[in-house]
Order: sequence, then structure tokens, then C-alpha cells
Amino acid sequence: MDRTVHILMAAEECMLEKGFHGTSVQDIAKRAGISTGLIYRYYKNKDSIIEALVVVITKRMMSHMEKAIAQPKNQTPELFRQNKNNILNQIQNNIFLLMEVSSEATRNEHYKKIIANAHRELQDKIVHHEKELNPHLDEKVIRSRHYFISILIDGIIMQRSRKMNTPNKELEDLINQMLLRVLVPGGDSSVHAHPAH
Amino acid sequence: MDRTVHILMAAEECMLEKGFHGTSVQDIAKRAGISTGLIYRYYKNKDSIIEALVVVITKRMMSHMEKAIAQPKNQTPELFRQNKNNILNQIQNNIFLLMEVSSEATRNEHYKKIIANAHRELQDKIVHHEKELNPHLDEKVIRSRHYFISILIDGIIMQRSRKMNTPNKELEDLINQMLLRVLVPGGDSSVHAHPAH
Amino acid sequence: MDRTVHILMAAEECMLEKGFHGTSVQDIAKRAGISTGLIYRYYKNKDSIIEALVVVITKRMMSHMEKAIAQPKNQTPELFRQNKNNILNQIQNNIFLLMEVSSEATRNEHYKKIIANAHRELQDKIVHHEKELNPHLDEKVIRSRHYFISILIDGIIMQRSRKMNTPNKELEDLINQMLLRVLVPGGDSSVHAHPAH
Amino acid sequence: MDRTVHILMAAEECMLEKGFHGTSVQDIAKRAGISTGLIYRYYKNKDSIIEALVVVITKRMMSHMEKAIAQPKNQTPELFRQNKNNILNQIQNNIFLLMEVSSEATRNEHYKKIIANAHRELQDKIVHHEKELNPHLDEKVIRSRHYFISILIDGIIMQRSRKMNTPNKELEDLINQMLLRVLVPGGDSSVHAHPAH
DNA sequence: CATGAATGAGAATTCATTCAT
DNA sequence: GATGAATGAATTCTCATTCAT
Repeated sequence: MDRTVHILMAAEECMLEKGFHGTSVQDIAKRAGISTGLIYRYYKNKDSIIEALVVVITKRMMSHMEKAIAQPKNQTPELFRQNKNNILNQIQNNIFLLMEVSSEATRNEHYKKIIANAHRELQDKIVHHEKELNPHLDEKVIRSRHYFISILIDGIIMQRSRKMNTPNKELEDLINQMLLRVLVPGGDSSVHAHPAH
Repeated sequence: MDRTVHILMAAEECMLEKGFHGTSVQDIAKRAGISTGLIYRYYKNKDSIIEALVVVITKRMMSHMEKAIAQPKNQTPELFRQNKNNILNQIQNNIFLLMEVSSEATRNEHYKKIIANAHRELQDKIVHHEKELNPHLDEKVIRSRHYFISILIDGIIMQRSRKMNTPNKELEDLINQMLLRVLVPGGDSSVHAHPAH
Repeated sequence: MDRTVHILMAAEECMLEKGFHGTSVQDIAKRAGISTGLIYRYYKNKDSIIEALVVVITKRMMSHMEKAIAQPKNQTPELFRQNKNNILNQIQNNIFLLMEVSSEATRNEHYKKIIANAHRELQDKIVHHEKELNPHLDEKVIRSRHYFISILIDGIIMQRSRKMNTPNKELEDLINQMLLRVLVPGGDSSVHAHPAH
Repeated sequence: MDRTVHILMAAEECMLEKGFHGTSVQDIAKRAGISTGLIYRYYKNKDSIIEALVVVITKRMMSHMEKAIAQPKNQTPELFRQNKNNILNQIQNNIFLLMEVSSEATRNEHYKKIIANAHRELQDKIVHHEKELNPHLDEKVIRSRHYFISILIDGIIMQRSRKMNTPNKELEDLINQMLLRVLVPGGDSSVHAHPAH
């Protein structure tokens, strides 16, 4: 396998366990099964490993979200369904790292840009797709809806990473209603038909 | 001023700039204008400074949220209004630190508990209040609603901390509708009356 | 009580528990129930406390030995009897400190002198006493005998401080025989029966 | 040379001069001509250096004693002969360090065990040897005799470390008589001939 | 290319000593 | 005299980075 990727994977594993700052270059080398010095042939320094990781994690997250959000008509995204195999459970590890990344991005403009770009890209893709399905919708509205979903997802990530809350049926229903409203064209009539019992 | 508080403020300033791991005890001492050793008269070690900070930040955040959510009837919370003086702008710094804390809490059970306790406390308070206003509502439903708002707030915090939101009128409207629906008794009928487009 | 003595006692207690180097001036102050600063009104610095302690311990040890060695005729010293109340058991704590002191004296000429002086003083006293009892004995011989006992005592101290060995009947008998030989006038006739040369 | 040994030698030199507590890891590194960090590649921490030193010193001492005690028949051990090249002069430095170790062992159970084990090993070896030479002797008696010699040696070490002994012919004779009595087979008949009335 | 020993700056923490009150 | 807060140098230990082999 590509050494660069191999190292990155080792780094990811380590940082998942101990965080960015708790992981030493020696740790990464050991996990990758190579010598410390070799790391520096593929990455300028520790920071550039983290940077590469930020890119990978962010892209991966975006790709997951793309899949999760792209739902058949009249269905709420898989993301918020209550079952063991829903997508958030699958990418639990990624969530931890995304927290780490996001926290780091608070102080690092470079990381911030990487994440912002990825988000914009994903949004463009989704907006384009929605536009095709609902040509009469204002792009601004589509963008806002997608923004809303992003906020929800980020919120859930934050709650998950902190408290590993076990959401309940009521919460699921509530979120799904909100999503239906936002995602499904004409979705608010259905809301009305089934008030929040 | 109380030295304990003085040191905590210095620590907060430093960690706001450089994060938990980027801040050394010497940094804090320098910022507080005292000697390194003196820190240890007031805090057992660096970790206990961070812990105190976690408590302060979490409590402060919860208190802000309490104020923000407790709104007069039929009004959406101050939280999501689009103006320079809204509450999220006021606690911008706290949001940055909360990210840091949340990220740390991912790996530190102690921090996780502090945050979880604060959340529970706030939730109980709000549920109690809502219950008085709407005695006929199921507590489960109230709790879910509050959870939903928490998720929204966390999501907005995360987006903000990454400075990614370029908020617009549409987004604000959307969120406010969601909130009204969730918060204001009978609020969902009004939504139907004024669809989002 | 005299403050100087009071502090010294506190120091002794601390150093018994944690050793010279493990004991901080703050520890001593706390144990003595006074402030840290006050220590320095009575002792120039930490070293001078240790020095005073060296003097005290050494003198006390010598005084114990004096009593132990001064035995009625034809009796081996109390020192080596097998019973709970023998003198070595009584001064167990002093033995620990004496080890500490002796070890320190290895590198500190000043301590070395203090101890040497105390030893010489004790020896002179004992030699003088023996001389009165046995005027015909050569002083050199008396001095050697006393030296021999000192060596035995030091050896026992070292073994005790290290291993807390529980000596057995055979060992006691052996030591007592040796002592009798050395201490009791006429005890060496047996030696002449089997000359070593 | 082996780095582990090299560092240990540097540590021994430093601790001989300044004691365990007076020697810093930097001191050792400087003396060994290496960087501070390198020490930690070979030893987990300062304590494990000391521990290794305790083992080395104790073993070396035991090996010296073994040689010293194992004497041809009817001769007193080299140990107590009065000449510049006797064994105690040769291992003078070891004696200093043994004092330090013994003192430390007072408060450190681990050191205590190391020393105790070495002692037991040596004793077993000697007892075994004696048993071969004098099959009729009770093992208890042999063990006691060895114990007695150990005490003598320890005592002499302690006196030496304090540089207090001004040895003379009489003392040498006395000790040699004692040793002959204890070591040489048949030496105890005289004792029985003149019981401790 | 690859290794991993070596470096040394920097981090947390302790503690003898001082000094304003 | 008495206090104990304050100092800061020293100590142990870690780790990103380099470089001879």
C-alpha cells in the first residue's frame, strides 16, 4: 500500500485512542511498523500528518453525509433512524475524530479552510441534486434546508461525542418530523396530518 | 480579587488562544502576573485548573441557555435572531472553549460527567417550567423537545466555531419555525398557516 | 518548651518517616505547628537543622550504649539479650536515623567529626571506668575491646535497619560468648588454650 | 561498551560523590557524556537506575565477601588483615555506596528485598561449603556463625564509612581470634571448656 | 531508502528561602 | 516576633526532529 496512506492510517488509529496531542510521532511509527525517521520522508513534520488527517476525516465525513442525506422520496434520512446499524453508529469513530478536528480548527485557520471547503463542496452537490428534483424551488431555500440539516448533524455529533446519549422514540419522531418538513417537498402537510402526539 | 478566580481567568484567556494542550502552566502564570510556583498553591496541578475551567464554562453556558430559551409566549428564542447582539455573539468565546472541552470530554470520563450533570440540571429546570405552562403535555415529549433544542444549539456552536455559517434570512426563518413548533404550545398549527416558502 | 528543641523534635519525626531528603521544611513546620518562616528564626537553613539532628541522635545513641555496656560483672550486655524489651528494640527508631546520619556522614566531613567526637568521648569514659575496675589491664587492650563491641553494635544496627532480622538462640549465644570473652576479666583464658598462631 | 553499563558506571561515580539524592539525572548524563534524554532509552526512570545500582553493588559486595571468607583451613580471612591491599581497602568505594544503599533500604522495601536475597544466597553458598568440610556440624550453628561474621563485616563497613577506625595490632588480634574461633573447626571446643559461668 | 539512537528544548512540579504584613 | 504567600531555580521526564550508519 502507499506509504503515505499507511502512515496516515496508523496516525488515525493512534489519535482515535489518545487524541491529537496525546499521540507521539513514535507512537505512529510503532503502529505503522516502520522507523521513526521514515515518517519524515513522507511527511514534513507532525503537523502535516494532522493536516492530512483533517482532510481525510473531513472528506470521509462529507461522503458519509452525502449518502445519508440522499434518500428516496418521502423518507427521512437513515441518519436519524433508531437502529444499531444506522450511519451514525457506523461512523462513530469518525465522529470522535471530527470533534478533535473541529476543536483544532477553532485555532487553526488552515484547518478551518479545509473543512469549510469540504462543506461547501458537499452543499453544492446536494443543492444541485435537489434543484434537479424540484426545479421550482428557490436555491436559497434549498441551501437553507441543507444548512439546517448540517446543523442538526453537527449537533448530534457533539452530543454523541460528549454524552453518548441514547436517544428515545420521542426524540427520533421529533427529528424525523423536522427533517421531513425540510427535505420532502410538500412535507409539511404530512406534519399537520400527524400532530406531535 | 480571589487568586483562584484570577488564575482561572488567566487560564481561560490562554486556552482560548492556544487550546488546552498548547497552554503551559508557565503561560498561565505569566498571564496572571504571578510566579509559576504560586499556581500550585491554588491548584493541585494543571489538570485541576482545566477541570475548574470545564465546570465554569459548562455552568456559564447552561446559564446562558436558560436565559435564551426562557422566552415570552409565542416568541422564538433570542438565540437565533439575526443581530449583532444576540446571545451567541455574546458568548462567542465560551463557545470556542466549549468545543475544546467537548473534544476533551471525548476521552476524559470526568469531564463527560461534569457536562452531563450540567445538562441534566438545565433540562430538569426547563422541563419543570414547561410543565407548569402546559400541564397536559407528556414529560417525555417536553424532554425530547428540549433535547432537540440542545442539538440545534450544539450544531450551531459547532458551525460557529468553524466560522462556517453565513447566516441568511431563510435559515433564520427556518430555524425559528422549528423552534416555535417545538417550544410554543400549539405552535405547529401556526406553522401550517404560514408555510416556509 | 524551647522552640529550638520543639522544631528539632518535629524534624526528627518527619525524617524518621521520610528520611532527610524526603522531608521538606514545610513538613517540619507543619508538624511543629508553626509557620514556615519561623523555622528560619531558629535555624539558619535546612542543613543546620539536619546538623543539629545529627548531634542529638549521635549523643543519644552514645548515651544508650553507655548504659547498655555498663553491666554488672560477669554479665553480657543487655544489648544482645533476646527479649522484647532489650535496648536495641527500645532504640529502634534511633537506629533508623543513625543509618541516615551515617550515610550522610559518608560525604560530609562535618557530620563525620561530630560522630567521631562522640565516639571518642564515649570510649574515653568507658576505658576510664574499666581501668578503675581492672587496673592491671593495658589501656590498649581495653580500647581494642571496646572497639570490638562498637563494631558489633554497628554491625547489628546495619543488619537491623536493613533486614530487621529476627536473630535466633544460636546467634545470641555466639555473640554473648564473644562478648563475655572480651568484656569479662579472665574471659580470654579460653583463647589461650587454643592459640591461633 | 554497553550503554546500560556505561550509564550505570557514570551513575555510580556521581552517587559516590554526591549520594543518591544529590545526584541528578543530568549529572549522570553529563558524566556519561551523553544527552539527558538518552538515559531514558536505557532506563525507565531515575529510580530504575538506582535499583540497577543497588543490585550491582550488592552482588559485587557479596562476591567480595565470598572470596574473603573462603579461606584455607586454619587461616583467618584476608578481610581483617592489616595491610594496604586487604580486601576492604580494595572495595572502599563499594562500602560507601553500600552505606547509601542500606540507608535507602530502610525506607524502600524493594531495595530491602534485593539485599536480603543476596545475603541469603551468599549464606546458603557458605553454609553448603562449611557443611561439606564439617558434616557433623549442626546447620543452625553454621548459619549463626556466618551471621556473626556478617555482623562483624557490616560493623567494620560502618566504622570505615565514618573513617573512625584507627586500627591497631590489638584490635586485629582480637578480631582474628574471634574469627578463628567461629570459623575454624574445633575452634569452639575452647568455648565449651569454659562455659559462660 | 531505512533505521533508530541521539539530541535538547520544553513541560509539569517541588521546595528552600525570603519578605511584606 | 510570627505568618504564610510568593518566588524561581532545579528536577524529572517527554518528544519532535535529525543524522550517522
